[in-house]
Amino acid sequence: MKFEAVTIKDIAKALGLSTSTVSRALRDSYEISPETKKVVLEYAEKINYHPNPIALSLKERRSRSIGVIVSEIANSFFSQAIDGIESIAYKNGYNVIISQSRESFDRESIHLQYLTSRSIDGLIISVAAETKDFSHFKELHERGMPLVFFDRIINEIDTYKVIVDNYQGAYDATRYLIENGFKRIAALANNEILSITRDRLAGYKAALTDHGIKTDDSFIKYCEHGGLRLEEVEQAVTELVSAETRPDAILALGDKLTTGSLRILKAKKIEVPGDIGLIGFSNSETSELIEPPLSIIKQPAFEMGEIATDLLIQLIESKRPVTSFETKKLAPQIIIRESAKNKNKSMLNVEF
Amino acid sequence: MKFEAVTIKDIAKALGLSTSTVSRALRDSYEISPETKKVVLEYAEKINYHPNPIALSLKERRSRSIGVIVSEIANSFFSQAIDGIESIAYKNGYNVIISQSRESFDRESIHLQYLTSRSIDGLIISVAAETKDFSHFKELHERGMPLVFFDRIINEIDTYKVIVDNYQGAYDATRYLIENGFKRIAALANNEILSITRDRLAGYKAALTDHGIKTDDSFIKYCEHGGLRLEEVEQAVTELVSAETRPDAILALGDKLTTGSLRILKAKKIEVPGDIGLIGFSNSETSELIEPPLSIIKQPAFEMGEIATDLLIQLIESKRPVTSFETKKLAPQIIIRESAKNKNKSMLNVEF
DNA sequence: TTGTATGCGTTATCAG
DNA sequence: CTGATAACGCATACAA
Repeated sequence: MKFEAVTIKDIAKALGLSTSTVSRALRDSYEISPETKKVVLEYAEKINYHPNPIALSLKERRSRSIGVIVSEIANSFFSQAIDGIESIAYKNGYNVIISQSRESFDRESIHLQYLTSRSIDGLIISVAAETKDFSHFKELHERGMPLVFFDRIINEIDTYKVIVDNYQGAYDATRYLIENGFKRIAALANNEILSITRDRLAGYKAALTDHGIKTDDSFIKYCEHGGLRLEEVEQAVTELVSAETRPDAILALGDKLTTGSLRILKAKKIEVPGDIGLIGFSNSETSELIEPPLSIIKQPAFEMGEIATDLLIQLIESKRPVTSFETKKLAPQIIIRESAKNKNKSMLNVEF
Repeated sequence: MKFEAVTIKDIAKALGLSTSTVSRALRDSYEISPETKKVVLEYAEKINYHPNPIALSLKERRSRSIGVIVSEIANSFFSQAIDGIESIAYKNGYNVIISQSRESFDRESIHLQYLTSRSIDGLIISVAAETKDFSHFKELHERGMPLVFFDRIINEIDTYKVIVDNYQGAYDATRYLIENGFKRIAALANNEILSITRDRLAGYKAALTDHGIKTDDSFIKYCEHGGLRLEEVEQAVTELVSAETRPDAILALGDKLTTGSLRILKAKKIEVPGDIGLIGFSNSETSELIEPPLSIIKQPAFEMGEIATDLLIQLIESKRPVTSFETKKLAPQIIIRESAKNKNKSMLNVEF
């Protein structure tokens, strides 16, 4: 048996009414007699009628769906963000359609094209690491598609953006390392084009400079694919630890980079923080449980998702004037944990 | 400016053709002259024409979307599964619409109702912890909606199911504890109704029995909401450790239960595995990095997602006879790690 | 108060 | 080879 659904026509036929009467009765229109309404409503209930959302979409030229493109769902930061997105979407009667770019420009473009060929009302996106050409986003934006960027944003496009204060997060993390006696601090970053890379590196450099430490470009390593491939991280970490002047600490500027370098260091039997200090961005559920106490920069991913969705829906339903786009900048949470050497395992949450 | 898309009509008007001609030219129909085709195709390309998927859905009575309902996206097991789902869906030209039940029966029902009122072609689902009444699934199934269960399945419904060998996983984990000298092994489980709970507890009990240990029902604690709320886990763990005959090890039969009890034990300053042994299901990205080495039962979530989607799409496109539904049972990966006490931190992956 | 006709974008059927 | 028209399910302007 095929999945056959009951339509307004079936009700009309069964009740000897016209489709328009049924339609109006169902929508509780004032111009329908109470009796007719009652009959229709009861029958509809009985045969379990539900309007066809696709027909509605076609008619109303809206799908009540929002698209989401992230690099990878199975990344705690993104899955937490999607959690927030789905929450708000659900409250507002929207569906969420998920796509993964896997950091690839091509996949991103394809998804973008498909989603926006009218099956979604708006789009929430975190740009892929490989993406260096933003023209497809620009064009989409110019064609009037409601768009909200989060995490990895494109500054040149004038719409809402939701990020954490990446500069400050990296600054504070670097300062923390310096204050704990580390001096030769290396940075592991994503693709240079990404907004998050630029902001985080700026914070890192500023902290070094403010503490009288010269920045050394050989201490900055980039991972083109955002650490999606462990080999990338392995190569970067290997280069760092086998350099003539080896860094005494690493600042990992991305989730995958943090867990990646932790894995690599472990494999190389390099102790953290005994042999090398490590602090990094991470939203993994269990990263706080990792010993030796790993200090981490955690993003309020869920809230970012919520805010982005809220803004997007306002944009879609044009509740807001489209003149004053802001960039919502949230505070990252820096979770500093005493090193194992101190035997003090208490956790100290420093929020600013 | 509103997001106005170009339709087949626009092309027809611009080129002085009929919509049907344009439609056929675009679909490369044999009955259209090469010249007309060329003109249409070029113009379509030029003005960036893309067919409206919603109109197509209405016409073809299919949306090329599959629905997914899980308890929580921000749970590594599910996000990894969704990763797999999205991969296969993408390859087959399907969209993925995500919903979260948050372990609630009501939310699950609402999502189910909405999704299946014809905006999806099929559904992949992991049942909510609170769900004890399966009639809505049964009805849906009877109405012919292609359905694939994964992880938390409903045995009474005859369709494809994708799970790991939960019995064996729990059996092996329990045996591992026994072989390491633990004798009073408690189990922390989800809702008793869930298939995974029943299978895992059966494996746990069988292992105890096979090793001459009597099962003790006071050693089995249930968390109605699947550990979604930490208080639940806290209460269960507290009851266990403050009992007269305290267990010397805990087997956590769910992701949230594993990380939850780890957190609680840490907060209570109960050392693992010094004071109490712990092994549990976990798919968290970083759970392998947790010290003291946490032994875990890991599910091949990504593959489960892939397989479920593959089966669902076959079902949707009726490539398979609907007579021989199987339950795909994959092997969980038991990751045994030597305890910190042994100072041997090498990892030993035991697959069966 | 109810019914008829039209359109949303597309494809299929039937004429020409 | 091409065009006109109906249909998918629904809402609505217009008639009655």
